[in-house]
Amino acid sequence: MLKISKKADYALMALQHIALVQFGDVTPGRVVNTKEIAEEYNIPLELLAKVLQTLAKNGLIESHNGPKGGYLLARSTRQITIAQILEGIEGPLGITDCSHEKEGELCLQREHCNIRTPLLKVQDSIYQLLNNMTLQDMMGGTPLITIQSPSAQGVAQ
Amino acid sequence: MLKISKKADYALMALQHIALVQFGDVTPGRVVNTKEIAEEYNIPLELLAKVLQTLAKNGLIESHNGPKGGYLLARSTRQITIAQILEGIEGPLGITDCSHEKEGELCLQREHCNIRTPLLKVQDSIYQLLNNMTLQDMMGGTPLITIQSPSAQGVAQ
DNA sequence: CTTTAGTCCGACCTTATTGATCGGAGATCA
DNA sequence: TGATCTCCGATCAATAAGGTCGGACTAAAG
Ligand code: FES
Ligand code: FES
Repeated sequence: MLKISKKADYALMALQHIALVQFGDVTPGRVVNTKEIAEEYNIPLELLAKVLQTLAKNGLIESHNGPKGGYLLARSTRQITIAQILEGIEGPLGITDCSHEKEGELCLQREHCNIRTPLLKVQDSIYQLLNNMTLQDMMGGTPLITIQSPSAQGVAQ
Repeated sequence: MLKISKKADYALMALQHIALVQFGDVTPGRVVNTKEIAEEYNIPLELLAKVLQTLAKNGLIESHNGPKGGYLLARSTRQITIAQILEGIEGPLGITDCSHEKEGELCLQREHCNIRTPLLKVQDSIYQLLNNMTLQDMMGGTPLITIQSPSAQGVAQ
């Protein structure tokens, strides 16, 4: 449950790889093309291409056309959060089916729904978690995260 | 993204309803049948039945057969966590596709995967969040949850 | 200026998952 | 004994995800 899609997975891998090349010691500033990433991580080329296009459209990376073209990060690794990446690929975070109800369509359960409010709080917590973690963190900076829940009881920690 | 299924939604609603009846002031201890819940919340009867069956199989509720039958909570509302409910319906929490890799099948990306470790930490955080929240909490006790992330920056620590 | 390798982009198909349904077996109470 | 209710497996339909294809465009090299 609560699985993120493979596309999102690929996006995370690709971004980290680009960051690694771009800010690494070996060839800093080099553009990275789709093929390179696809082969390195065994990702279907065409699919990865589409993922990268989406990321570019969302302003997370810059695309450079033509031969010797490829992608570059649009911002520093500290300014790209996991939430931004995931939302760019999979759309806005919505833990329940009716988190983002559009005008007109109303959840059948809404009238007597007793779980909407608490679930939205859970959703918000998860969002904070993802939005407080940057690409930089994921690359080995300080990937340590803890949670405190005042509503916890019965579960001794 | 990160959506939980409707079945899980229904499960949460149903459990809260049962708890409300069972521990409420009006008719404490009364068993609740599927039809009652389905009508109250506009849930397809057959589907809800299956959800409740699954919950019963997982030991979260007790089923009473025959006429005047129905369901009762197996434990107190403080001893049932959201994680238990969700996992009972949707299977174990797995944020990535390869979180629970079985023997033999190996993720193609595993070899050079650079995101596995940090993602598992995220997953663990979410699990804690869900496992620290009980049915009691969701029913209006103290639905307040906060998160602290030491890896956060730009956000006051 | 022309060629050419490469990216860009949208449409398309296929498969997996979820949501929902059906029909009968077994249990309980009047 | 008969009516009512839960239990359980199998099954179908809708939706979303994973993956593919072909053409348009762009920039570097000759
Ligand atoms: S499930 Fe839609 S409002 Fe609660
Ligand atoms: S995606 Fe499978 S190990 Fe990282």
